[in-house]
Amino acid sequence: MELPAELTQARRFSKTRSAQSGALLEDYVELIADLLSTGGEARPTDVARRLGVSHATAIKTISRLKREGLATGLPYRGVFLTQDGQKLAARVRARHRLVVDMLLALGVPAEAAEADAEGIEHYVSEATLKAFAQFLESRGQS
Amino acid sequence: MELPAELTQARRFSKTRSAQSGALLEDYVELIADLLSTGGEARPTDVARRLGVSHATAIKTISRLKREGLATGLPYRGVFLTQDGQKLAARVRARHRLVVDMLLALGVPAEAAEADAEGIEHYVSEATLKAFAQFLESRGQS
DNA sequence: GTAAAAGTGTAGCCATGGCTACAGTTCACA
DNA sequence: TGTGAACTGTAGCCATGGCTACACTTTTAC
Repeated sequence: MELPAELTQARRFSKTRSAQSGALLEDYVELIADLLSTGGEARPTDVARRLGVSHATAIKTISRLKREGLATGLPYRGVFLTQDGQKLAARVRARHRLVVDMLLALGVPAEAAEADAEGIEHYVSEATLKAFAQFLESRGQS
Repeated sequence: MELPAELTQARRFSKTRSAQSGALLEDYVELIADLLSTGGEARPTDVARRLGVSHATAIKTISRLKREGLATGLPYRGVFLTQDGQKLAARVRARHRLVVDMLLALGVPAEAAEADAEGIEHYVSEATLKAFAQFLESRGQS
């Protein structure tokens, strides 16, 4: 019974590790969608300011988004999301909302709920999301 | 109202980012504590196998643990935890339990609860932990 | 219409956390 | 008791995600 437990634990950790790289892209896509919907445009510098990184870092990550088919845009002309990018943004936003609402429903103070959700959201599986949704619904807080 | 919101969001992201480096050390400390308490010793190879990384990676991270005063041990003689390491391990273990119990109480399947907790636990603030504990207590599942 | 400010992009550096390859040490058992 | 297997440790590579410095474009404001 030793080896199997060892393997499932290793697999869990590996999965958590790979979730980490996706987390960054998700944050960027979520933020770009937000900027586009509120201000109509998303400039690298805005992204950088909102994420608290240098503009160079933001630009580098945005090119990665473009490489991976999530964003588009011409030089000096702002960033936009592709279809895939928009779909991802919608999913990420819904998940974020759900996590925040869940924490609030449990009595977590608003500020902590927002902050914690930022980290938590990237590691929540479909099964857990569903459980969250059911819990909120049973409370009439959906 | 634009700049302040921008800053608090940036601060949130920065905080989440710095939590990330701590997460790895926490995983190592938690696992080493587990190995020590069940098998009496913690060897780098065991740690590597359980985490699903190469032994070289495990050894490198364990030296970092030693540098940061969380672990000790002589070459070829296994790894042990310092007082600080043990305190951290206890805290991490309690937090892990709480997160898993919380997910289970919400109806998340056991396997998903364990897997998600692995990622979530590192981003849960004290305020949220308290809310979790209160919720479990109110359900009599603590 | 041009000069200064603001924004964009590139280059090159650093630390972290993976890896493989190789060398050295310990231990079990024949 | 000596040797091969298993374990430990070191070196050096890679990718990611930060950063600063510098060059270039666009916008703004006179």
